[in-house]
Amino acid sequence: MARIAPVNARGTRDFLPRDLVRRNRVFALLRATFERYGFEPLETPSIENTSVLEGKYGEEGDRLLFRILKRGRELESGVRALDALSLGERSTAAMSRALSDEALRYDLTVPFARVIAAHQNDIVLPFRRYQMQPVWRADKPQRGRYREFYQCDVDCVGSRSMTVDAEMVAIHQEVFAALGFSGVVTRINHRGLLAALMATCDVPEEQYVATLTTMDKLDKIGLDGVRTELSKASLSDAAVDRLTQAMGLTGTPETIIESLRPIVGSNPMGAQALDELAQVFGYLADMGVPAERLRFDLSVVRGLGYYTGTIYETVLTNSTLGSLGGGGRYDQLIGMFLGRDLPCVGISFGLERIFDALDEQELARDEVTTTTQALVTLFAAETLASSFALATELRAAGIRTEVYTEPKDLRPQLTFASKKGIPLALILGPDELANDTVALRDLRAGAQRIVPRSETVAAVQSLLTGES
RNA sequence: GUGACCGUAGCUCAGCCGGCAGAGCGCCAGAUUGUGGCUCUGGAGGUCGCGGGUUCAAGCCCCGUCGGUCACCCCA
Repeated sequence: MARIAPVNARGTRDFLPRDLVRRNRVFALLRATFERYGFEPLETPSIENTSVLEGKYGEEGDRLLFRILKRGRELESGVRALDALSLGERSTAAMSRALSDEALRYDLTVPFARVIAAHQNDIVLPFRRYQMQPVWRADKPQRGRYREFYQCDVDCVGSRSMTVDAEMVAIHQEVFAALGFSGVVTRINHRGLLAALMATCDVPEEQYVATLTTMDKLDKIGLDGVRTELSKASLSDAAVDRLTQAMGLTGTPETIIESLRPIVGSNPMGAQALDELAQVFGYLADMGVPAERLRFDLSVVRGLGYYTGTIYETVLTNSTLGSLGGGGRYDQLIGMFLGRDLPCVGISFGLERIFDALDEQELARDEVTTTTQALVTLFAAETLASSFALATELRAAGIRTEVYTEPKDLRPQLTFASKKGIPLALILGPDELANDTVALRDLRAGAQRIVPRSETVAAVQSLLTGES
């Protein structure tokens, strides 16, 4: 029989136990933090109707949707409808629509918006939720970019108050500190401020996107690079001067905000953005977030999607990995499902990049690679019952215990424990049984001692203290 | 979507001008019949991604194809 190549679908990964032990630890830390702030869990289906997803992520996003093929009679009629089209009418989009009416979710924000609109009567506003689930994108895989990956979103719907915006940044900071990162800085900006800056610098509307994209490159190409690139675009010298002058402002957020007032303060949107930013920085100070962890940064742009207000991006200053997460305020997305706008603010955690960063910063080194804490050895058929009894006692005490599968020499049993990373082995043979003892071996330290059978559980517990 | 590079043992890779398929790690066994890791000794393991072409001869050259990596775009 021909062997089937055991390869993953492109851009997907298997998570072996040693990977998952680590991932679950991070997931648990995130959940605990979110719930400590009063955010509640939410899950939505993997599959959505394409009408929910299409048009929300731009043309690129529509192209990257994983579409589910229609089945049976629906597929047949879809094919017939396609046959009826002329060759010129058979665009990729038209074919996709004819043959598919469902797709895998592309992110967590749009399904969240659908849920808010669908369950208005069951949701108390302001509503805080968190969501950690995989999403799918038919992208070309790259380092740190997969076609199936987990997203982790934290959002609050129903409040315009900047206290919520500040809370989002505080949660970001708290999670990254708890994970052990140092040098974590959240860069904060405002979409309204950017729009006002464009307007007051006389940037033509068709140049907004290109100008913002250039500004976004500040940390890559520097202020001079931005100036050069802006000059090449069809912007007036005065516009380039004012933009780079604004971007070059340094100092505390408060002083930068005051320096910007003369530039954009005459624009109502700009004035409001500056007020909101001042509030966010003020609340963050009240919440006890250290000022050196925060930066007002005009070069934060965050894609060009649905953000309408504050935007944030959290980075590791001592790494080239880039952003570990980000978010912002988006007040118009839910309106697409609800018919009226509801204010929203949210952040996401770039989980896959966080795991890369944990590796890079070597913050996950000596972690255990198995959930099992103790192996009970099996000596012979006659001692089997004693081994089972010991394991039952250990499990009753909450110790994650496995019994070796069959009586065998001690060597393979210890090799097994060592390879798996099980920290403790309990050896129970005729000698121990005769003396009513257990040989308790700590494989991490290479130490072994004989303990009385009655004190075994306590001895194991004391060797395991400090572990979770 | 655009461009560059790479596919050789389970993994990471070497293989010169075309001339017998290699190393390290891992794996298995023994040294060690009640003790993992360290050390030593030995062993197993290959359709050189796949298909075609050139040649007396192809891992190496040519064409195609599939897969992977990286950069750009976009994004998490």
